[in-house]
Amino acid sequence: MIDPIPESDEQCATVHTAIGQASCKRVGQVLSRVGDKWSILIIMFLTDGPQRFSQIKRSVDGISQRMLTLCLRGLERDGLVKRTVYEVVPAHVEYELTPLGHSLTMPVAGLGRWAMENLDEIERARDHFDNRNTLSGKK
Amino acid sequence: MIDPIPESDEQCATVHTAIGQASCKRVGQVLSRVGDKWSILIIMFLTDGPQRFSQIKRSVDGISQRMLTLCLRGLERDGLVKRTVYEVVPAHVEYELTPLGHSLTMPVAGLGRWAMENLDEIERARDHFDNRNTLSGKK
DNA sequence: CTGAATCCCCTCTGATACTG
DNA sequence: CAGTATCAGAGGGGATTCAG
Repeated sequence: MIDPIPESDEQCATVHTAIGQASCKRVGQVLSRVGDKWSILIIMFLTDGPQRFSQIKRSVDGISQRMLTLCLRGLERDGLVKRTVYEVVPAHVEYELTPLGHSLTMPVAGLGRWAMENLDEIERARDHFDNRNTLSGKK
Repeated sequence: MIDPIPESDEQCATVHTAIGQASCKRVGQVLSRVGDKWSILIIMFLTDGPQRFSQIKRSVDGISQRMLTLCLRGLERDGLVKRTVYEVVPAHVEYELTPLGHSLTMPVAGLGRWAMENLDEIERARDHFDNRNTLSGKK
């Protein structure tokens, strides 16, 4: 998962705001990781400390073991999570955030705060938008 | 696009870190919006001020008019973008960020900064991970 | 307990063509 | 110029099954 996105950065040159400059396609890669259905949830749970596979599975309600495996692999690949295998009879694997992974929780928390603060307004906007459309006769 | 995610918030109770509390499923909705392939790019370009449909299309390299329409609709629905139609012969439509939309650029910029600062480390981690796997004989 | 492998559905996304 | 409609391909993601 999380494919290459091997595109040019030409459009960076067309943007002239500070944050625009800082964005472009590269940031898209990070946002894909952060924006996917489970990664953030997993990272959040791992801030509590190392967790076993099944613990995470139980914590993140609704995730399938397939997706959990895939997400953890992706996170591990990006160096955000460290995987430790204990060679014992009933397999035992622990996952924990790397320093890089921990550093990500800061900006993400900022986004989380924004989300919490503005969720109501967003939902009101959605209701308003949806009502307007259904009333205007769209099937 | 951007579906309901009508799930319970039970798991919130199982988390005990501050940022963990603030997250959970709700934040997932925002992250889905932020994390999708084009929304952020569009928002970034709109920080420069109101833009016409075709301007955005030209700026965001590679986006299809279909996706642009869909994304703008989604952003409008969430109250992040305002759509203004000028009733003239060659249709003229402008899009601009709402105050809510502008406020989102702050936390997003934080994430963008993190991405820029850590992209090298992430790519190194990926190379390392990929090499390790190909060498260990995986087909 | 972990997690790889398969099957399958369904959404996202792009290409193309068509209206106002 | 702005937007919709349709079709087809790619990929995300769940359920289930098998293996170490």
